[in-house]
Amino acid sequence: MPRINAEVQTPGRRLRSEGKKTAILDAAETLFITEGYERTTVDAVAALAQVSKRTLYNHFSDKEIIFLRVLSRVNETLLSTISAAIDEELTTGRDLREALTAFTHRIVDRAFGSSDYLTFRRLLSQQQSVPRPPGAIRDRPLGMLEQRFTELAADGSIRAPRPRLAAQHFTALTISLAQEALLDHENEKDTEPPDLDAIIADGVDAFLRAYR
Amino acid sequence: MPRINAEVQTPGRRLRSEGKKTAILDAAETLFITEGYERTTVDAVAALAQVSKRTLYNHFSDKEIIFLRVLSRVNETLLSTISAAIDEELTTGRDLREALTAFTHRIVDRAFGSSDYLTFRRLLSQQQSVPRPPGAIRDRPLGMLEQRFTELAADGSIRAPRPRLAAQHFTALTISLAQEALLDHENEKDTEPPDLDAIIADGVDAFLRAYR
DNA sequence: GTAAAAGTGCACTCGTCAGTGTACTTTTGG
DNA sequence: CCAAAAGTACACTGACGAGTGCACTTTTAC
Repeated sequence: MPRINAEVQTPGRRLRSEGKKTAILDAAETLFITEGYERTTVDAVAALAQVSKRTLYNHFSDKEIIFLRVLSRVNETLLSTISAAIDEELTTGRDLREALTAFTHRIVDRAFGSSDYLTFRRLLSQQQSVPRPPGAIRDRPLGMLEQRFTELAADGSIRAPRPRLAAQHFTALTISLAQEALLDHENEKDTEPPDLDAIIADGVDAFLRAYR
Repeated sequence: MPRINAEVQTPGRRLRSEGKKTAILDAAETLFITEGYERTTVDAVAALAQVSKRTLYNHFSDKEIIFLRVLSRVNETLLSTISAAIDEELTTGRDLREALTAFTHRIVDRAFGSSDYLTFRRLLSQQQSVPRPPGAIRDRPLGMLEQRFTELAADGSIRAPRPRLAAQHFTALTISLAQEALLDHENEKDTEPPDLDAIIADGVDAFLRAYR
């Protein structure tokens, strides 16, 4: 009798091992974000991942390596989130205001505690003296948006002689402000949660006034 | 013979002591910014301040207390910087574009390594679990700007039915973007330094298009 | 000149945390 | 069933850093 889907019961050595590995990275991500790099102990990561400390060190040589891995993982998902949002929401032919609003929401919304973008900024802003991943990271999302803005400018939807600048201004008016509001809320508890809808709508509005 | 200006030679007990105190805070500020809170050792602060560790602990009970003191000092100078910039640059009667540009420069420019605003954001973003100073800090500068924008709206210089929103958007388009550029430059060395003039001019430009 | 205030040097305690060594158990593949 | 891979429990080392105790020197005030 052939075992077609054996992993359901027994994951297999490889899969099992890989599972622990990502569990460790997940736990580390959580703790790095809530506690910061320095305050996160390796023991705590192991405990949260439900893995022995020794296993952790069998997978990763270093605390620092774990940090870098988390960073690059987050970066990847961030990039694909943005890329998908651009492709699927910022389509030509759609009403511009609607498209921009939907796009921004898609990036900001999941920020109920796990926004990739937010996460990424935080992680980056923490570790100052640790070797950073390759580079030009912060640049990529902007570049992607710039490209789409170039197309929008070409077909006359917006007036943007310098599409990169337009992309920067758009981000500043919408995504950045929304994130700032979320951060402030987190830091200063017992204030009412920010009205993301309003922030985004206002930002899109101002952008359209400036770039149309 | 009366000693009119005795402090020149002998500072006096009080002044001498106060001098050490601020030396300590200065050193701490430098290190907290460059190294982060956790990575900054009390010994390093004492060494940089040219003060014995014991003296440091005679002035401040705690490492944490030092952090809070630094924070509130930075906050105060930040507030007065902004307040002065508003009063002296954002005067009515002046050409609006010129006024806004000068105002922004005044806040951003000294960022050659000691921008108060930047400093403050950084310090705040670091310590997540440490007791924070009173509150509504981030709110104050905005409030001051909002007030002036209300006046500008009243005399027809700008069209801003919601002055606070205008202030937020202005900050996002100018100050925030400039700071972001400075931060990126610092993190990612060997890139050319950002052209703050251009960033600010473009930001003011977009703002005027949206709010005029 | 002198006493007290301010500062110094240094050794020491105590806790924490990264990373290791090892003997042991569990899981998996064939 | 068995051998090897993967994981565990736990004790341990070594470093480092916050904060203290104390005997001592310097500075200031009068």
